Amino acid sequence: MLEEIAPEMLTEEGGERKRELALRNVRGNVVMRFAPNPSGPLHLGHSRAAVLNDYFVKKYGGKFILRLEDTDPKRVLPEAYEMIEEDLEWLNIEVGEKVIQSERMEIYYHHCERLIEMGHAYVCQCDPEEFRRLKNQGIPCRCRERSVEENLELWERMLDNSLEGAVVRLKTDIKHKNPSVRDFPIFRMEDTPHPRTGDRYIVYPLMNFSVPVDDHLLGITHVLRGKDHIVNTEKQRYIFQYFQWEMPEYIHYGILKIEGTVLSTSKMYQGILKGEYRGWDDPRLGTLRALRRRGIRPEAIYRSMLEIGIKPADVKYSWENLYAINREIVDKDAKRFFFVENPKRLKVLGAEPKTVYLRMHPDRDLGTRELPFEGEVYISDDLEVNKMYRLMELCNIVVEKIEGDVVYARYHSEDFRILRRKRGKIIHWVPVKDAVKTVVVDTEGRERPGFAEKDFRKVDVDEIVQFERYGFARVDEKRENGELEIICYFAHK
RNA sequence: GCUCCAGUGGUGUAGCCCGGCCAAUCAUGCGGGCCUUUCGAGCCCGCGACUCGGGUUCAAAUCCCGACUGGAGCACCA
Repeated sequence: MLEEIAPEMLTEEGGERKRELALRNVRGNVVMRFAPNPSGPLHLGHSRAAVLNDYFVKKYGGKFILRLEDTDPKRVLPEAYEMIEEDLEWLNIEVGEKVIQSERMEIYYHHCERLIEMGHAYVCQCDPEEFRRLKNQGIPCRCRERSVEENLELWERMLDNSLEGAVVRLKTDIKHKNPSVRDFPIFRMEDTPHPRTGDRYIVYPLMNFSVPVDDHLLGITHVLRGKDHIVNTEKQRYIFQYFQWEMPEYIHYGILKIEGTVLSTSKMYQGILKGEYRGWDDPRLGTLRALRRRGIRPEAIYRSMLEIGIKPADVKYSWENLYAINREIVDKDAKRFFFVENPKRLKVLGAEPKTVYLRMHPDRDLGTRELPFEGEVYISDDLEVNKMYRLMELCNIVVEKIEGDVVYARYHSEDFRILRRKRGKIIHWVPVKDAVKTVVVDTEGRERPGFAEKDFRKVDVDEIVQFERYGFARVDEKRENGELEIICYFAHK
């Protein structure tokens, strides 16, 4: 692995040490491909390959090819083609060329014929179980002995659909130490209609055939793939050898896991079908659209993936790392608002009405907001009787009594230093009058209802805000049916 | 079970190929302090790691062997 990449180079730039990911064997421009199976939208796991490909293409100059690998009609979700392109665009990845494998069937057929003609492939009609039994003992099946002419004839019959359950196998090494490499299949018959080509084809290439053929034909120079493909690379090497093609650099990175999150398209899809998740952008999922909805910026994902890099060891990534990067990106533009969850009413006795004006951002000029105080506010903290608190930016109060969901307090003083001396807590608050009904959907998909201050109604959908002392959230929807209700998705603290 | 890959603080990452400059980098996290009327940002201080055991060597995180641990693959999926 390490001979294929130079994952780290220390360069002196402006006196600063700078780490840089690098590829080996770069001669001029690079051509790289991102090759997902269109069975769903992109998730964090995909973003690693996508980002790294994009990074190297931009670093060295070259082309990013999006190749949709849809040669298994059973594993194609029609909407996924478009979702994948949207996701890449959101990540700010420029697709230089798009290739859809189901449109290239004739190319695969042609190359298969050539292999048969060269005597490197044969049609096998053995029962799969029977073949496996022989293969595991390193014994070739009878089909392997067939002549080129016979094989070509049987191949034609496969294409005509007048043969049942036949496959084309590549002649490799029937005693190869890895049994799965021994005469592995390269074409199979499948009568499930394809979402794009319908029933036009019945014979489909397997990835270990279509991948090397396309990698060569598209002029790919470097391939980044998960290490679950190591054996496939070994298999595909035979194809390159038989055609006498130069092999691109194949680089295998470790498996990415992120704590507590399923990164499996099929599992997510099952959960959606079962109604467990509300869709591909359910906040519990690791899809890019779920993260987008929660206010995770694409730059944060990009930087995360670059930080993780391409080392062959597995990675158990922590959300905290991603959140920290996102917080840094989002903080400077996030307007501040007060939001109280599980609201309680607080009646302040003896206080004069007063309007306070607060900044939308503590360090930058993003405008001001006003909170008119008239004696009654919502709060979310559990207060204790006889203790002093400060309504942030307003005044100090002392709690007198608590009756159910209503707290009664008395005005104490103005100066926050008094509060400091008494070691009281500062709490945030929302005037009851004109409070905006707000729901924050947390990362577990739970709805947390509450109220936000009145100026929150001015936010735009898609804005990322910070609810002070609560966390960052993205404004998802403004519902207006009689009363305004704003739905937000929680990002992180 | 077999084949292959990998193991640096809680997490990610640098260093490993070309042994000494590594009593190990940076970030995040955590603890404390300053600042701030946010549990955000900023600043300061601190905590915390070379899986283990052998070997080679004057010298090993770096090379070799073994163990252990983790992962991947062992499909007519990608």
